[in-house]
Amino acid sequence: MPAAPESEQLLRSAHLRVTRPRLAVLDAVHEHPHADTGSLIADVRRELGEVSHQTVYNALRALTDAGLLRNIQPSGSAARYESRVGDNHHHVVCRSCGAIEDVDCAVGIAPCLTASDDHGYAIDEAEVIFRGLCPTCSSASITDQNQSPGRDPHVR
Amino acid sequence: MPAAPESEQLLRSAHLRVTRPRLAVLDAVHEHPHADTGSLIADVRRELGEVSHQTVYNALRALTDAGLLRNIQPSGSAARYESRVGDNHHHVVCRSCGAIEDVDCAVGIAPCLTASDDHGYAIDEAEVIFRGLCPTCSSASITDQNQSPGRDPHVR
DNA sequence: GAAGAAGATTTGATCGATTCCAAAAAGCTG
DNA sequence: CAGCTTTTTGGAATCGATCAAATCTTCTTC
Repeated sequence: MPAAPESEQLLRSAHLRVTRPRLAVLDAVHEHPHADTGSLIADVRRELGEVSHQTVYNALRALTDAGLLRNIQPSGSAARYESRVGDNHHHVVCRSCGAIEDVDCAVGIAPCLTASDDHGYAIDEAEVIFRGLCPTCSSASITDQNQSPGRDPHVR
Repeated sequence: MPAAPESEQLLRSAHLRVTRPRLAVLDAVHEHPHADTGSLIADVRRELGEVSHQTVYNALRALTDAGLLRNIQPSGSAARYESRVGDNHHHVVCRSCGAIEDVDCAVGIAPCLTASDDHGYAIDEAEVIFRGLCPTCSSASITDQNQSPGRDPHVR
């Protein structure tokens, strides 16, 4: 009697062995999209008790390679993962707190994938990252005049 | 009698003190666009003799903050820098060897900067990264059938 | 449902990129 | 050229991620 039949099925259909750490990692990413590796490790341990960080790294790698997760690496942050895969969506990243939100492609799928000059590259993916201030940081920087701007504040 | 009057002028107009390391860093990035920090350190040392890595990091930070350089961070690679700034261009990155080329925005400036749903963010920049295989790696992977795919080969 | 082989997890070391720090040196202003 | 500020040095420390060997699980097969 498996706790999360769906996750288990996902693993099996990807020809991956079903293990407790992998199930926990999969669930953690589903529950906290865009979470970084550190907090995912914490989530998994909260769920299962002590689990080595190596195991979480291994699981993230395996799940990503299998196409079950997607890896994103905003500048200046540890690797982050999300479970929305294969749907051509992009991200907004807050310059101040590092928060991330999903954004659907502005102009449909095709235009985003077309480079003006591909330099002979066989391009198979286009990633778009929007940067700016999230609502919270935005209002904070108006209110709080004497804060130091931009140098990663309340990131966790 | 300055060696590179232009670079010196650039620094002065950005209200930065003119030092030999900074001039060398500026020149190195101009000569090798998209170079990573490691090779820039090597370039600077080739030019000036021993220079601490910290100095190069400081210079890159200062020049980037001043808007004289732009920082890009492809996943899985050290930070890279380029001197084309303020002209809204993007990049193609080779999945295999990590090579980077500039790409002008496919659909003009405005569409690229427009997110379908901005989630309340005050967006000020949109970055596009195209991924695929460069001509060299592309033909190599056709010829060389038994190569292991994707796990960063001849990166340096 | 037990045994064996392939694959996962643990443990602990190691690495590469980057940052922190205090002291010494160099650039700029008057 | 004197003095103040900013940079550079050199070394240690941090952080995220990877490597490697030994041990333990899962899946397969009988």
